[in-house]
Amino acid sequence: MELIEFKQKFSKAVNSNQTISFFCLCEIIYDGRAKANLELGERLIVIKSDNTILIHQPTGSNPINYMKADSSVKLLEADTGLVLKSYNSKQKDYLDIIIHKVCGFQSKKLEDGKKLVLTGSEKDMSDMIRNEPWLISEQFQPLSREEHTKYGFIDVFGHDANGNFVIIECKRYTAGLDAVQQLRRYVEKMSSLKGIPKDNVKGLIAAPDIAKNALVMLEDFGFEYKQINPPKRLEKYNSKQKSVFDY
Amino acid sequence: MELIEFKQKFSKAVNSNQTISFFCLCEIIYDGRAKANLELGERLIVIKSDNTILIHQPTGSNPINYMKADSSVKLLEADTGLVLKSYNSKQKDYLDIIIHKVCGFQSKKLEDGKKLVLTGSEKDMSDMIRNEPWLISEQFQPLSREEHTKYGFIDVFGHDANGNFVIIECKRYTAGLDAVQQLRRYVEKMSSLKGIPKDNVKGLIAAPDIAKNALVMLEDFGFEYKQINPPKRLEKYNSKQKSVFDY
DNA sequence: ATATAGATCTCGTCA
DNA sequence: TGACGAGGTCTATAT
Repeated sequence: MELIEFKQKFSKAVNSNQTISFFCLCEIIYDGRAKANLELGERLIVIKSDNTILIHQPTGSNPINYMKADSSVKLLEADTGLVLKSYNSKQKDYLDIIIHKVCGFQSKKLEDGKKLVLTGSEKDMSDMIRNEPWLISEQFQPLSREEHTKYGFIDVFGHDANGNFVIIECKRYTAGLDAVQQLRRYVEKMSSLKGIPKDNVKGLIAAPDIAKNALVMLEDFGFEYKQINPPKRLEKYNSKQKSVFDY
Repeated sequence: MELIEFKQKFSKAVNSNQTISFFCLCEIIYDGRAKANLELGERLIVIKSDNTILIHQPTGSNPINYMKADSSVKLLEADTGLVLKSYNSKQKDYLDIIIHKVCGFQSKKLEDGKKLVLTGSEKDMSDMIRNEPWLISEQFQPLSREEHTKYGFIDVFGHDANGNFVIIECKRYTAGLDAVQQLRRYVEKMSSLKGIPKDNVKGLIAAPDIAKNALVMLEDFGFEYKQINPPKRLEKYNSKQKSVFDY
C-alpha cells in the first residue's frame, strides 16, 4: 500500500476513535520506564479507540512493544517513510514506530459494552471455602467477611475446634514459596494485632498443588496444606456445556 | 463480508501459517484453567502463525480472551453463522468464538526474527550495583556471583567493613511488602545454610521508592533501604536520543 | 494517588 | 519438566 494512502486512512481512523490494524515493515524505539529497540521486521500493529498501541510479532501472546491507553498518536513523514510517534504522559513513555512499508489497513469503530463473566478465580475459590467449610476440615468454622478484612487481605478467616484462629490463603495454581511467605505475613500480623500467641493462629494453604520447597517451608512454620481445586461454575452455560465444546 | 468468502480466506491463511486479523460481531465461550463467557459484541480477532489467538475489545492493553501458542484452530458452520473452535492440549483450554458477522479480513506471512533489546531491567540494576558498589555505601564490597545456585536467587551479594554478609534485593519500581518478605527469606536461608547468626547477615533493598508499610516492616527486621534508580542505557541510540524523540 | 495482590497471568532461566 | 522470579507486567480494588 502506498504510504500516502495509508496516511490518509490512518488519520481519518484515529480522529474518529476507530480501532486500527495493519501489517508493516518497521523498526521500534522505546524510552520511558525502561528503554528498548527492535530492529527492522514485519509486525502487526493495533491501535485501539483509547489510543492503546500494540505491536505484535508473528508468535507469542504478548506484544513485543506497546503503549498504554491515553497515549498521543501522531503520524509524521520521514526519510525512510513514516514515523508513528506516541507519548504517554502518565507513564512518561515514548514510542517511535519507524514505518518502512505498509501492507494492508483495516479500521472499524467497535461497539462493545459487554464484560467478561469469569469463574474459577481465587475469589471464587475463597467464596466456595467460606460456603463449604468442610472442604478444609470438619472442625473449621469460617467467620464473617468483615472480620477478615480488618486484618488485611486474608482470603478466608475462621477458627478450629480448639479455639485457634485459622487463616487460609488460596491459590488457584501450584502454591510456591511466595504463597507461604504471604501466609506467614498474615499470621504474624494477626498474632501481633490481636496480641495472641503465634501458636494460636494457624496458617493453611488451599491450592490444587504445592511446590516441594514450599511444603517444607510451610511445615517449618507449622502451617498446613489442603489440596483444593478452584471451582468452575457458569450458571448460564453449565447445562449446554458438553454440547458446546463437543467436536 | 460474506461468511463464505471469509471462510475461504481464513482457511487458506491458517493453513499457510499467516498472521490473521479481522473485526467481527461475536460471542465467546471459554473453558479450561478457568471458565468464562462474553456476550455479543464487536471485537478484533488476531490469530498468529503459532496459532496464538487474541480477542481484543476496543479498549485496554490486554486481550479479553485468548489462547496460547500451539492451539488447534477450526472454523465450522453453525446456525448463527460460523464458530471458530480452538483447543490447547497443554493448557487443557477450550475456546469457541461464535461469529455472527465479519467485517474485513487481513492476513500476511510475517517475517521477523528480530529480538527486543531492552535495558533498565532488574538485572541491569543489579549489574550496575555490582560494578559500582559505592552506590550502596563506601563500605559495601560485592562478592562473586555464585549466589544464584547456592542460596537462591539473590540479586547482589557482598559484605561490609565489619565482616557481615550483605544481601541486596533490587526492585525497578516501588518496593512493597512482598519485596521485604522476599529479602527476609533470602537472609534467613543464607543464615541457616551457612550457619551464621542472623545479625551478621544484613538485608538491603535497592529501589527507586519503597511503600510506607514496607519500610516499617523492613526496619522491624533490621534491614536497610537505599534509594537507587534502575539504569537505562542503549549504546546504539544514546547519542541520537534527544533528536529521536524530539517533536 | 498509593498500596496491595491476583492473573486463563506470560516469559525466561536453571536445576 | 518443575520451580522460581521478573515484568516497560496489567488490572481491579480499597484507602
